[in-house]
Amino acid sequence: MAGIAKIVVDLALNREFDYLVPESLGGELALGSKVMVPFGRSQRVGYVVGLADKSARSDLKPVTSVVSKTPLITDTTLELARWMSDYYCAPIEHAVRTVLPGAVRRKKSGFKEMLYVTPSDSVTPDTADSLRKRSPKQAAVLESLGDGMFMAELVKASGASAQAVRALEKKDLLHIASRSSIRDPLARHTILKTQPLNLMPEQKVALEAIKAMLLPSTPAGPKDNHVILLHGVTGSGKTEVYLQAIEHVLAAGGGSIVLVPEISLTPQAVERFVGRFGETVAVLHSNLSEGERHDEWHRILDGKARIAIGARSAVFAPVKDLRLIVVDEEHDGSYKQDESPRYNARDVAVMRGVMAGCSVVLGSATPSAESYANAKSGKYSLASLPHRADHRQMPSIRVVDMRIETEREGRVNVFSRDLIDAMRDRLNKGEQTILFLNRRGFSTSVVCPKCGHVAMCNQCSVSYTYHRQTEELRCHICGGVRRVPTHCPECGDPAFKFAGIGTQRVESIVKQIFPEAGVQRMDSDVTSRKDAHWEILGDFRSGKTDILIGTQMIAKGLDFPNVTLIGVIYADLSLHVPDFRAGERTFQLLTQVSGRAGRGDVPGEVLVQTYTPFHVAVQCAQRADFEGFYEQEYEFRKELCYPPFSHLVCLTVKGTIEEKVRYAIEVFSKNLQARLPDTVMLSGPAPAPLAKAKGFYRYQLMLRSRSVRSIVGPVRAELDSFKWPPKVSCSVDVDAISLM
DNA sequence: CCCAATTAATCC
DNA sequence: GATTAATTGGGT
Repeated sequence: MAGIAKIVVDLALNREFDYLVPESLGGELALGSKVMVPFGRSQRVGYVVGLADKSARSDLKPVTSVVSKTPLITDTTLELARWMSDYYCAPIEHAVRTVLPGAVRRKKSGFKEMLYVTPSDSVTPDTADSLRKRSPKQAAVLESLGDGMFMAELVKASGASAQAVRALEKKDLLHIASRSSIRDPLARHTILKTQPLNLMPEQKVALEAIKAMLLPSTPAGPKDNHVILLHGVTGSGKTEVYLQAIEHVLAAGGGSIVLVPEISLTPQAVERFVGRFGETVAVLHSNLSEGERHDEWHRILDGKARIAIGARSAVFAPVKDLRLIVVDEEHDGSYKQDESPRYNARDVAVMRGVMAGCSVVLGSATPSAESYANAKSGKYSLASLPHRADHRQMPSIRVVDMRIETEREGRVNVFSRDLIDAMRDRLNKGEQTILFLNRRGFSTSVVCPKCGHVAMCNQCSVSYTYHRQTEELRCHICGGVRRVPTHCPECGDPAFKFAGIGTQRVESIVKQIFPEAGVQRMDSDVTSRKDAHWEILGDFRSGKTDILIGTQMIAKGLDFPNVTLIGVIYADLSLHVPDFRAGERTFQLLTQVSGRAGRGDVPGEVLVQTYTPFHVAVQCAQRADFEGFYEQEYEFRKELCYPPFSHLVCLTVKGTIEEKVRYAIEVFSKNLQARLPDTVMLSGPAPAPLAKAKGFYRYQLMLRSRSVRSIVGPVRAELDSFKWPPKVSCSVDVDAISLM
C-alpha cells in the first residue's frame, strides 16, 4: 500500500503534515519512524505519528528517507505523547520530543551537527566599535563571541538573530563550520551484591497487595484498579518493598520503571537497585553524558536492561514487557516539568499504566492530597506501613514557641535556648545534628535604617539577598549580582541593616556558639562546585562534621544513623507563601525532615522553631497525624474548590512592557470567558505572585473545574484564534503545582 | 536611496 | 521554529 504518512516535523507548531510514502520505503517506514522530509525548501527531521490511505490534499511531497529503521517510539509511548499534548495543552512536537531523550533524537546517523562559530583573522579589537553605529546587533555578536562558540549559544548570548551572524560571515569577519560533540563512556564502578531482607509483617502485606494487583497478567489492555498508594512513614522500608515487587516482576519475565525525585537520585539510592539486580538496571540520570544516556536507552530498548531507574523523564523509558512502575516520593514537586509539555511524571505513570496494562505503585511518607483522595475514594488501592522497620521509634517532635522565646530574651534570636542546649548535649555525646532552614544566603534583605529603602533587583520583584562570603547582593530569581552599596541610594545614609536569616547566617552563628564543632553547610551555593555534594555528605558520614546546616536539599532521603537531633530553624517560612498548598507543603517538609532523625539505635529528637505553633500543619506534623491533617485540609480545599476537588489550570502571560501584558490578558480573558461553560471558575486576570521575573512582567488567570477538558478545550480554541501582540507570550500549566 | 532591523506569512 | 519575503525606519 502506497499510503500517506502523517508526520510531525521536529520544529513547527502543533501541526501534522501529510506526506506520500514512496513504494521504495514502504517496508521500512512504520509508526514512530524517524524520517527526513522536504519542508519548505529544506530537508528536516520528522516522526511518523500516523498512517492513512488518503489525504485531504493532493499536492503532497514524498518522504525523502527513513533515518532509523526500528521505530524509536513504541505504540504506547506515541499514544502517551498524544495524550500529553492533549491533556497538558502542549504542541504535539514538544510531547514527541519529550518522549525521546535528546541523545537518541540527535543520533548522528545522518550529517546533522552543531554549528560552531569562530572569529576570522581580520577581526581586530576595533571591529565591533566600527560596526556599532550601522549594525549594533552585529557588533553585539562579535563582542559575545570571544574565541569561538556554538551558534545556538552565541545567538542567546548576544541577543541577535542568526541572520546577523550570517551577515558577518558574508563580510568575512567570522567562520561557521559544523562540529560534533565528543562522547565519553564512563567506567562502571563495582557495587556489592545485596540479598533480599526479611520483611516486617506490614511490609509483607503491602508486597502481597502489589503482587495481587500484578497477578491478572493481561499484558495488554487497561485494568480496573492498577494503582496502589503505599503510604509508609519515614524509615518504614518502602524501598525494600519496591525491590521485592520488582524481583517478582523480573522473575515473571517483566520489566519495571522506578521514578525517583531528581534530588534523591544519589549514588547510594542507585546502588540499592544495582546491588540487587546488577547489569539489568539502567540508570537515566540528568548528569549522564549524551553517549552514556544513549547507551542506557538502547540497552533498555534492546531488552538487555529490564529495569529503568531515573528522574522524571525515565517514565518514558522503552522498557520491554513493562509490568510495574514505581513512583517514589510521589508527592514531590520535581515530578512536574516546568516547561512545555508541563507534565507530571506521576500522572503520566498512571496513564502509561492504563495504556500498557501495567501496575503502578505510588510511594510516600506524605502522599499528596490528590493521591490520598484517590486512595480514599477507591480509585487507587491503599497499603500502609505505619511503623519503622527494625522496631525503631519515630522521632519525638517538640515545638518551640518563638514568641515566648522572643519575649523572654527581649530580642529576636535565631536559636532558642532549647535548641542550643539540645545541640550542646549531642556534641558532648558525640552525636550529630542537622539544622534545616529553607533559605540560602546570609540575610534576605538589605534595609536602610534611616529611610527604610530596601535594595531590590531591577529585573525581578524581589529584594536582593546578601551573601557574606562573596560580599555581594544576589537576586535568587534571575541570579543577578551586585556590589554591596556603601551608601543608601535614597538618602545617602552609610549604615545598612541586614534583615531576615539564611543558611549562611545560621552557619556563622553556630560557629560562634560552638567554635570547637565541625560545621558544614549544604545548599545550592556550595554544591554548585562539582563534587562538593559528595564531599560534604562524606564528611558527615565519617563523623568529621558534627552539625550539618542545609536547605530543601537535606530534607529528603538522607540516612545517617548517628543523627539524633534535627533543628528546624524557622518552620513558618513555607507557611507564608501565597499558595493554597502552603500548609500541605509545610506539613510534608516537617514530616520529611523529621524523618532524618533517629535512624540508628538512639531515638531521634526534632525541635521545630515557629511563631505559629498552633497552625494545623505544625500541630499535625508534631503528632505525626497524617489523617488529621488531611481531614482539615480537605475541608478548606472543598470550601474554596481547590484540588483535589477540582483541576487547576494556570495561564501566565509574560512580556517586557507591563501595559501590553495587562491589556493582552484582559482581552484574552474576556474572549475566553465567553467560551467557558459555567462549570468552570475563572479568577483573574491578576499580577502573578512573582509579578516580575528576569525583566518580564507576569500576569495570570486561574481556572478551576472538575474536568480538565472543560477548561483546556476552550483555552485551546481561544489560543488558536487569539493574536498576541509582539513580545508578549503565553503559557498554560495544567494541574499546576507552583502558582508563582 | 541604501542597508539593516522588524514583521508577517509559509511550510504537507 | 526556521526561513524568506515584505515593510518600516534610520542614517547619509
